[in-house]
Amino acid sequence: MSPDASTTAADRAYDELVTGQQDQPGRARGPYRKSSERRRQIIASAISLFATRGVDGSSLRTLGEAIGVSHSALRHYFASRDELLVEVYRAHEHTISDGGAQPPLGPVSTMIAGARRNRSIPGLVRLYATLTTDALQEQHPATRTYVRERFRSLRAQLEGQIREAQRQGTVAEEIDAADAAALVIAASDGLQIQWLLDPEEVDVGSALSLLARILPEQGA
Amino acid sequence: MSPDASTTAADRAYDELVTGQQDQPGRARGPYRKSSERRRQIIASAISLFATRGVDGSSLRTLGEAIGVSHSALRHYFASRDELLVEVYRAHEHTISDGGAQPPLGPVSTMIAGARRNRSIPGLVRLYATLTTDALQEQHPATRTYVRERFRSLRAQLEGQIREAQRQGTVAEEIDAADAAALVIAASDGLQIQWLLDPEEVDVGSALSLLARILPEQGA
DNA sequence: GTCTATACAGGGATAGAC
DNA sequence: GTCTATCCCTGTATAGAC
Repeated sequence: MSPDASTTAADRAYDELVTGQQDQPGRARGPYRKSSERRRQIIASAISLFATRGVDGSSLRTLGEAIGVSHSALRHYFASRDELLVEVYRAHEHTISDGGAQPPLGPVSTMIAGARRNRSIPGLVRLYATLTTDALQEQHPATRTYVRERFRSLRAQLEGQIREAQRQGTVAEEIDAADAAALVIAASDGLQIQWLLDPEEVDVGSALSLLARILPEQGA
Repeated sequence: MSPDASTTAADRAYDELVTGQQDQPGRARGPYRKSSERRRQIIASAISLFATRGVDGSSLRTLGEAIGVSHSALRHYFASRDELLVEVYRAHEHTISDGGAQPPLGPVSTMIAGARRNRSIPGLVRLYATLTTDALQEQHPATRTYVRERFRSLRAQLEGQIREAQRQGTVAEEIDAADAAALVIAASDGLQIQWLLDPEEVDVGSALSLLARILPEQGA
């Protein structure tokens, strides 16, 4: 799982995808979006139900029953179960990024900090991993769009940080910033999967810190 | 996806898991395993069906129909659909490792070579990614065991190569070989997922080669 | 716009024929 | 040991009530 970057590009792309309309100024207020209130209620109920029964054990019918509606009603607000899961993940993500200002760390430190936070919420890490591979299947075009845009915006963000470090002479110039950005994200995601499968054998932070040999940071 | 290592440890662990008995000498021959012949037939049919309809579009009922049996019959040989998918993946894997002797490359070159081969078989890469996240869910204990053992044996293999390189002075001694092994695998897996989602934007080989700055190889 | 009813195909589980 | 029949619970799709 990746850190709590403000994935604005992915947010916008996804909102447009879901609502079918761009968030243009001019109709920015008003009831242009269908019952985002009800959506929030459902998401909140889903989160609390996932917390007790787990994501796997929570079907749309179970969730609908808990709320008092049929499972079809849920699909009126979320085109698919995956879409609901994406929203649950985004809700958690925003909770994190709302929790205080982020110190301007380097790329590697940022990912290590994110991974450390994730150690206390393995369920969310699993959820993120599930969404990522769901995005690979052709059956989930919406999930695919969201995840791809999320990766793109994360990569762009890290790439910018790396280029800045290169300007300051901290990182070698020969390194391709785009490659390095993709590498750091991939390492973080992949290590957390190995950690979920084998917590005793894999130390995400320790392994990630090896990347500081490629991307040195002043703090390190 | 990881390279075509001879994952003997994972193989053994999985065989024991599936058959419920260890492959001890003394009853190594004989018909101790139920109809491995029929299993092979089913796997072969599954592969050819996946090749045409795709994995997603191939249900157990469809596959059973193609063979001429009910879907329940398939579950007599495979405890779950995932188990069948694991076998399909293993079949492909063995095909690769049978295809000629592997030159003794370093860890990074090995992963790059594997990733390059995978570019021509994105379906298999997707399958591998799916199995990996399925392994994270509690519902798939058999998949979990197989994937975990596979990671363990891959890590052990790379760790050995890295330690050897440290003995030869190619790799810095301060580097933890276990961390480095997990890192290389994670980077390879994670990059291939990003590549599947965004082939134009992500270059797996190029990004992976950055790791040679941590783990230098004579050939590089 | 909000929601129910209903049908369908999927994986999984069980009972039982042979 | 091999396999069919059948049932359950999913997510998904559609029709239609209000």
